[in-house]
Amino acid sequence: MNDHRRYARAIELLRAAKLRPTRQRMALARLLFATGHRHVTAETLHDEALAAHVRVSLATVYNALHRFTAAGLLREVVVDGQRSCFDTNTTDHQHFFIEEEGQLQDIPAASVQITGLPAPPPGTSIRRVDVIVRVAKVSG
Amino acid sequence: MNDHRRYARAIELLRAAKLRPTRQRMALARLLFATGHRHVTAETLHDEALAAHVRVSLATVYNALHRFTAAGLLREVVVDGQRSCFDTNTTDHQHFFIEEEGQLQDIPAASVQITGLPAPPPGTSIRRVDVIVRVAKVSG
DNA sequence: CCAGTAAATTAGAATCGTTCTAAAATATTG
DNA sequence: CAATATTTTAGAACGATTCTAATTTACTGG
Repeated sequence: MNDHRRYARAIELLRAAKLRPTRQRMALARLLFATGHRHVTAETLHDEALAAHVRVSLATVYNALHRFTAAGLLREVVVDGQRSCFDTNTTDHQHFFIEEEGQLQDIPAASVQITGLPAPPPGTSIRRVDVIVRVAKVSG
Repeated sequence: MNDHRRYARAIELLRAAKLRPTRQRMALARLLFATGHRHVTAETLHDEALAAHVRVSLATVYNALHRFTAAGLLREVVVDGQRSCFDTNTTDHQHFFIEEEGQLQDIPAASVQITGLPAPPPGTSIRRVDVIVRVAKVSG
């Protein structure tokens, strides 16, 4: 994808999400959506932006991540109590979590089957089923 | 269960976990393990202790929760990025998470079947599969 | 039972990710 | 272009958690 296409794509994403295409959002959208699916935290994305010479504050990165998530462009993945992780893959899928590295890896939804879930508590309905497969490195 | 039995049980748990049975740990163990399974945060447990006139600092509650978890008496459940939740049910099971209330509810492991998990990433092995069924209240 | 020691508790400070605030900058609309 | 609404920002504030260093408590061997 060339620069022009990337630019057009970012504009389009933001417009569709009813978000003003500001310089900062454009740059973040391009970092997030230019290549294949990604997992980022506010801090990794902020660092990336700075490395790419995009002047943007951490507060704006948080802002953008939340707006993008609300607009359905991102999905938040909860893996540990410390930092929030955002996934550009918003389709139904699950995750491996490599504990030592704090790294996420997608598991296609197609492969995993969850059966036998009991009915949700009275007065509630299921919004999402999150599966985190926690893995640890083995020696050898 | 009467007081004496509870006391004996708490001592036993702590001894088995190679933790000195201090006044604070005894009190916390009794709060945690006296009745059926529970979900607590450091703060809810601290509040409970104070309400029961147990003088214990928040730092000690954090300490105890982590020691108990390391000893296998508790299991940590990650549901949101904000607070850590600890579950006295350490057997294989899953959770409903009621978003509005931040409340957890156990799902017996027996009912849920997860099939079709791909092999873990090279060099890793599966430590645990966490399933969080996120539910939201419905009107009516 | 006591002295010596190792471990645990504590208040308060420090830390870390995240959110808030209020002012300045930018985008949109007419 | 002016008027308005939205966004960005630095820095302060926040809340959960961890750390620090001093005090207290539990254990061990005599």
